[in-house]
Amino acid sequence: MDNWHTQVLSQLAPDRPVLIAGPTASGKSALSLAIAEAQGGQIINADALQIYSDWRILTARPGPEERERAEHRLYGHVPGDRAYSVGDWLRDVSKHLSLGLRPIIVGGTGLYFAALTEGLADIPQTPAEIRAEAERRISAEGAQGLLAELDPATAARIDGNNPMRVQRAWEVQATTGRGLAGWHHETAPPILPLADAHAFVLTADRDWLTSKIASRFKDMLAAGLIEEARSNRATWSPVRPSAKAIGASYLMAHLDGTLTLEALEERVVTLTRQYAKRQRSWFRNRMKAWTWIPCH
RNA sequence: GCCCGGGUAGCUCAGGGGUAGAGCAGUGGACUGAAAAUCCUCGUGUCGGUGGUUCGAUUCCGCCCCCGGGCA
Repeated sequence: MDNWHTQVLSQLAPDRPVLIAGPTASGKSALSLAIAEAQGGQIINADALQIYSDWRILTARPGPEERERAEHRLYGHVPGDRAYSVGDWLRDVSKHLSLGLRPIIVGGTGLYFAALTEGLADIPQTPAEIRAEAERRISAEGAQGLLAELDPATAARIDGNNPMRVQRAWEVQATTGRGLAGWHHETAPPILPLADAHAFVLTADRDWLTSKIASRFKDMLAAGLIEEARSNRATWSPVRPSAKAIGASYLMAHLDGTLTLEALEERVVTLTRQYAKRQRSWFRNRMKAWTWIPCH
């Protein structure tokens, strides 16, 4: 066990929920295992891609050895072709919270933690027809047309340059007849208020993390990443929800022979680094009240 | 040795007599149901070196150096 693990452990009340956020490759999983083994509890995933059943190696999901050392929840429990959202995750988490086993919630998806500790508006799901219409209109006229139809409060709240945001806001309005801003205004209290948990953000020196990311990719290759890609090839589609896993599309290009292994590696490491930067940006902005600890 | 093409931002390159600009990389930021997603911001670098022409050269000319390719 790393030395800093022991320091974290010594601060913990054994029955109190633990939240662990941190950039990719910062060693969150190892810490959660150390806590579970020392004090018990169930490890619950808060990563938007580790929930999918395919791409186990690529998403750095805990393997059989880790899963034997502690209870793991919400890892690989969703088929790769099924859409899954924060709302789905929150509902899944709440089931496990009610079980009573001390939760150790770990992951890199800031939005999930925000929903958990700050609440999520209870908005009905968008029907497929409405989503299809939104997509059709965006490809025909761009997002500007949809933006113009939003209520002023919502239009002021969202980023009009961001087609995804505009589409989401429009879809909510179209399906519920009510603006997204209104819904957000009535957000219910959180399932797990921050004050009720130990909340940690792992921080890493940038260069340290970069080399960690690079060496982890090598480990993935050694663990059979190419084989994993090969077995996912038959069901592969870029629009499949799990296809968002960083590197998945490049792995397919490599199998197609249009990308060398070297280029694949460079691409994946770069994309992962960029992802870590976005994570840092979220954490700095949204997790100011959390406890920040260096992970090395 | 000769001929041709290059040497411009970390990388790939565009430009062109009034000291320069894109893509990528990098940085900072936003983000309440696609979030490993999506979106926004930020570009001074001896324009290879050195002489010359010019009011003014990175841009034109000479010489030198380096990298490709070709011919010997």
